[in-house]
Amino acid sequence: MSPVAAPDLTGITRQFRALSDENRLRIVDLLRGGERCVCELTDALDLSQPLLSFHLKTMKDAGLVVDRRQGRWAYYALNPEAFAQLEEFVGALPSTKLSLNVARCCG
Amino acid sequence: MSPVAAPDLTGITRQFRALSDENRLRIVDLLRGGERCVCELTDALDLSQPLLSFHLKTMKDAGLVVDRRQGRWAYYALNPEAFAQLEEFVGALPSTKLSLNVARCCG
DNA sequence: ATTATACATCAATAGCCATTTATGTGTCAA
DNA sequence: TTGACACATAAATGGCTATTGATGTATAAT
Repeated sequence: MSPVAAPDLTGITRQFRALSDENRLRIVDLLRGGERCVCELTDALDLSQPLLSFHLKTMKDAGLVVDRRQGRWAYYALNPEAFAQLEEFVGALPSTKLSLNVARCCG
Repeated sequence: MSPVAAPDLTGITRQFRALSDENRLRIVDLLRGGERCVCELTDALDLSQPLLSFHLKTMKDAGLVVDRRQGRWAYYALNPEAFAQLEEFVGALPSTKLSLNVARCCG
């Protein structure tokens, strides 16, 4: 039985890294309701504009969000596929009741 | 409607950070089958012993794993509660079909 | 054309993190 | 008690990362 996420550990690593910052988790929470304009995020998060732009780029590079330009505004939204992949990774745990949970080495 | 994970963004940030390393993701994969001795992990992962110990400590400090000492061996296992919390965070996404997914600012 | 707006990018810096090498601590065997 | 074993910790280092301030770019309004 092969590990669940073996095929793309590198990509998942980058996605977890993109989530390893409290400001970016707050961005995720704001985007749960759907697509948001950067100006909305600027108002909601007390971040400087360049810093917010940096965090959004970080999340975009990791594939966590997608962006859309319209006029002079930019809209960001969560990428459901990425989150589904992460959900699969963190969700694939054994039942704690199974006997194979007890190590049998070094006995 | 408040954000899903607002109550503990700091803890979740630390857990995601602990997962933002490929070596540690491989450790998670190895622990999916249940508790493992450090010596087993040493054999399976091509890491030096101090480096593996560092990664295990990082995950333990984040609450992702628990450890148990027996004689001169140490056993590590995933902490299901932590992973359940992370699963809730990455899983709480809106359906992409809902109309509220379209930003209505800056229109 | 000029100016303001919305956002991205650049340059610089300070702090953190992964890795290595060396050393320490506790446990078991002889 | 001496030595080997399993694991943790300390110290040092190089690379990455978050943040700031300044500048660039495209769009829209006047």
